Amino acid sequence: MAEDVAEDAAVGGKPVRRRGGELERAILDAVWAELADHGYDRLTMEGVAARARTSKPVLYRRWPNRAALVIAALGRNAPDYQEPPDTGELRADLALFLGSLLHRFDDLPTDAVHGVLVDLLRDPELRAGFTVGLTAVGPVSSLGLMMRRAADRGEINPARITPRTVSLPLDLLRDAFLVGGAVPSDRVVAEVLDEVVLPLLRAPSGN
Amino acid sequence: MAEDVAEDAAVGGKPVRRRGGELERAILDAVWAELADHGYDRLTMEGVAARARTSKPVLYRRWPNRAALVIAALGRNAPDYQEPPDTGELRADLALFLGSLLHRFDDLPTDAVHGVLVDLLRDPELRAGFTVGLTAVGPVSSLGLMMRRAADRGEINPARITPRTVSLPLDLLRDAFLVGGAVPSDRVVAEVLDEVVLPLLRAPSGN
DNA sequence: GGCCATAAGATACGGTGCGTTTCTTCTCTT
DNA sequence: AAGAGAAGAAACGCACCGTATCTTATGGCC
Repeated sequence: MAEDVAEDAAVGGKPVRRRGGELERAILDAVWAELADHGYDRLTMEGVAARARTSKPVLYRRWPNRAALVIAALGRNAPDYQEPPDTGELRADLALFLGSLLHRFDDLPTDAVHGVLVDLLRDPELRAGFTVGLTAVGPVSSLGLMMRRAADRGEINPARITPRTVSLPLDLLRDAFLVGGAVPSDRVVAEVLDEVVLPLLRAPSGN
Repeated sequence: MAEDVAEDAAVGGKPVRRRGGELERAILDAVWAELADHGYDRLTMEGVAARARTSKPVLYRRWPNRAALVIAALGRNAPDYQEPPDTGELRADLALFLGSLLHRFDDLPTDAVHGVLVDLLRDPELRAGFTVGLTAVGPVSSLGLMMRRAADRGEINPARITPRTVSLPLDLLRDAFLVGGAVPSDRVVAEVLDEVVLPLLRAPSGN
């Protein structure tokens, strides 16, 4: 909307020089705003610096490159770890969990999130960190928990719970996002659950 | 190895000016070689032009940008459409088919293929073309055929064959490739088949 | 067999954005 | 009050993109 937005300091005021945390917050806010305005591929270090009313060296003193900067911004604004729901029914648990996962970035333009994810994939290092983040304390562990509870209730076949099947919903939705270019709709989530994940988890062993 | 390779013309000879098909072939060969030497992200138009002993305008007269150029090179060297195997057993069919699909680019550095795919995903237009190419005459239709044959033989539950489950093997392997950064190993293929695809396809209805 | 449209080849350019360097100026600490 | 340390400003070199301009060779055509 506005061509140029004064973040907080009075425009005519003295050049108040921010430092440390305050400055860092302003920068990450600027990243977020640039992401929203121009999308990821057209986000430039220059643009971020300008919007945050600072300069490029300040950015490079903190983050080694564009990707790291954007990841920091995403991480800051991403909702905290989410307690996996426990409705007593696996399908509802999964639908709730995956739905809220996908709606996390609803207030950000699709292409921004898509661009960041794609760029994550480009860099081997970031790619690795990404996988670890997902599986260690991230969504994958929650999925495993929900499935194990369902198995305890007798809803699904415990033998079907393997690392691969645990991450399966996420794998499929991520793929759909990457290839489709848009956050998967609730319809897609339902399809993944009803046509793939749940039938598989319910399938008897030795088949 | 060699810093600079004379493609075919004698080095000391007259400046033989190639045209049309011959030139185009030389260029795509150069792309292939640059891909092998430097990988995708460090492939430059300048580099290709130099290696092909031509100039950038010649490239831009034929392809609008780097991605299109590389795609052309990949398409040229990619094996032709592959008849889906028919061994009489679904698992063998799928393993054969997916295996040869994944081994197509074995002679090319992993990161080159990965980079191209990632770049395909960045551009909405290329992304769309990619999906269409896969599903129309590509691997997905072959997968469907193999599954239908298996259903006819009574190997799997015909009701489990849906667009989503047909593309499932490909979706999972593509995701593994994108996230893992390397062409999925035969072990991964086997895991996908034995832990996900086949159990799902065999699962009885109304479960 | 000589003309000429066509495309190749060479070169240079403007543009963009990266990541860095240098230097000045402020502000917090002690 | 002094000085360390970071912010801020400006400019740089670099790489590469995609384009424009111009010359030169080639092959088709009459």
